[in-house]
Amino acid sequence: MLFIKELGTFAFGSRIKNFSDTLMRDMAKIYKELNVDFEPRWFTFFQLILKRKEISVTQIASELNQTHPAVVQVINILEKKKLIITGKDKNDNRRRLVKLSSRGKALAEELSPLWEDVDVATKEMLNEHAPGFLQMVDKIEEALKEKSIYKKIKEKTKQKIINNLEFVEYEEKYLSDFQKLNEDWLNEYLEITDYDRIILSDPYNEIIKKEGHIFFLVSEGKIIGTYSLQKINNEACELSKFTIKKEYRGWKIGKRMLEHAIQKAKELKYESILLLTHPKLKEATQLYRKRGFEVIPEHPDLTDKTGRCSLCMQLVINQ
Amino acid sequence: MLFIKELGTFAFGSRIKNFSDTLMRDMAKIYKELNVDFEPRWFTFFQLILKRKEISVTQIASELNQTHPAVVQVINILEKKKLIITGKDKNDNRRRLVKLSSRGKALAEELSPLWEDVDVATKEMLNEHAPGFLQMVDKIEEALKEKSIYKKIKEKTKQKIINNLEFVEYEEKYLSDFQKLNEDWLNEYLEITDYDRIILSDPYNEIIKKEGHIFFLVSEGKIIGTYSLQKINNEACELSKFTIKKEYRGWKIGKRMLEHAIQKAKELKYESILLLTHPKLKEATQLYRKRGFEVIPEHPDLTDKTGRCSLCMQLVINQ
DNA sequence: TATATTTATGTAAGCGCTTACGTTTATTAA
DNA sequence: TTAATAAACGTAAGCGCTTACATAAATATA
Repeated sequence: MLFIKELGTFAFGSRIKNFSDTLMRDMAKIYKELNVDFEPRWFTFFQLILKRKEISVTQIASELNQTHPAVVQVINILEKKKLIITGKDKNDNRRRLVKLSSRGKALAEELSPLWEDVDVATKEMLNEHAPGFLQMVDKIEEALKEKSIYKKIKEKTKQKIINNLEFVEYEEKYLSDFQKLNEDWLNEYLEITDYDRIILSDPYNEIIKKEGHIFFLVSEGKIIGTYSLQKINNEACELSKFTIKKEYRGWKIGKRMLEHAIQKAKELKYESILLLTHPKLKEATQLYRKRGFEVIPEHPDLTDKTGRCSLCMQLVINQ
Repeated sequence: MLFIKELGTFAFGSRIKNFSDTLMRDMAKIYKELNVDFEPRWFTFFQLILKRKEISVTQIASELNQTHPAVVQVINILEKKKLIITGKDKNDNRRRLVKLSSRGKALAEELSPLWEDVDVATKEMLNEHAPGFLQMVDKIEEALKEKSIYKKIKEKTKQKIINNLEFVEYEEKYLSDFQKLNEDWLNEYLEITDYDRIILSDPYNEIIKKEGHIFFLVSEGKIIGTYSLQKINNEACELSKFTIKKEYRGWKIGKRMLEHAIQKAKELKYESILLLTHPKLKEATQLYRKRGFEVIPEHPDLTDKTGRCSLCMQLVINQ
């Protein structure tokens, strides 16, 4: 047995693709053999236009479940071959209406017995070897519309990642991850300042050596997010560099990371956590507020060295 | 309901193609979303190479039911990405052996849980909505291997044509058909001579006006073949311009046409039919011989004006 | 009424496959 | 052993689709 058949559901897409390629080639062969200047893919177009008399490009695309450029390409060919006539819709100048030319109608007439034969042959074959096959295809498509394999996998992957979250402390090997995470986040929302560059280029000396901590949230070997706690004074620390990779957002992971930060601050015997944020960052600010952080006007020991954050928040820790 | 679904078996190929396109796009999305540098179509290659350790290009092509250029293209990409290693087979210098590199193996390892998930998700979906679907695909493929739609249609078309054969006499509107048929046939086997050109350019004056006849075999509006009977003298006529369109050969149509010619000669009160042929034209000569034509050394009233035919045959008609 | 958004279409570039053809090496026949 | 044939692979061009982007007209919104 061919290996591609052995694979079964394991390579479902490839298998079906292979199958469809064979079918389409078979069809092309028929027209070629009969010396008819007709491509298999024109067939659905002809049938649709025959039924609708006059139809626009995007209508064709949606009825045939194709993209509109694909439709444009086909109708341009058919127009060149004078099988269809196209023109603007008088009521809507954007729309291009397509109808069969007399030549197109004649060709459809000529080919219709052949099409009938193909239909009968296909029906016979399916009835004999695979009754109900097309209904199954319909059902699969409906099921995939409800929830595609892609969505299922995404959910599964999400669950796996969430179930395997771990925190690790900074090590030299994470330097580039730390930089990338923060650069991506800054590029997304704000400008990177010189102060950012200093911290990011040497987090070890700028944070760790100054009695600070950097943590990474990892899962299944993948870095998910990071944050740092920097010492302000014996009573307070600053939470910063708090970011989660874009593709993992909306999974309530920020909450987990914030909880971990608070726990760490407790362990480190701080009495309060301060942070600087920007009102623009609504999700983050919301997250902090929900967990009890409160906006405070300013703090003597916490100056915004980047000159962009306009919001200082504080959480008092009750040990 | 989408029109393409309404069409059902009428557009079976297109329907399945559409389905497979959707599936493949769905797969591509998974890898893209997960930020993995992996294309869906590589999957079957990876699985096959994993299983076989070392395998050649055409072996891959045959196991995956693909053409070898398609395989070459994929493995060139995979080699560029250092996921596979290829090299010549020491025992057969034509063959290019493919195996996974350590990097390729690592990637396969990394992706295998994802692949498992896809497999499970697909199995679940199929079990729920379309149990036995892949077995049906197998059966359809087997059935089509035995006798493809193409072959079925070809047979049907053949039968239709054979059942509707008719003979019509020459009319002006058939001039170009007459010319085309004969030119095609001559180009296929022999050189076109000046004498041919004279006859073909004006068959009306060259044949009909000289008490000759031209017949066409037509079916369903299509010209299938032609022949002419030219008067040699009161007792004998010459059968010539006997040809059948390439795509209709091998259908025993020549026999029908020859029979018709003999019948016509009888009706015209000839006592013998002569013809000039060439030993190169085996099928034709065989046909004539079977029907009773016999090679004769020469005939005083029938000279070969083209200077190429070296075989004169004769059938004596018993009225 | 001016502006923003949506809709309909077109264009370009690219991907994955095909067919057609060419080259090299192996195998078979003479 | 030589010559013809077959097999393995490569390359080029083309087709049918995609995504990404652009443009213009219609519609919604302020």
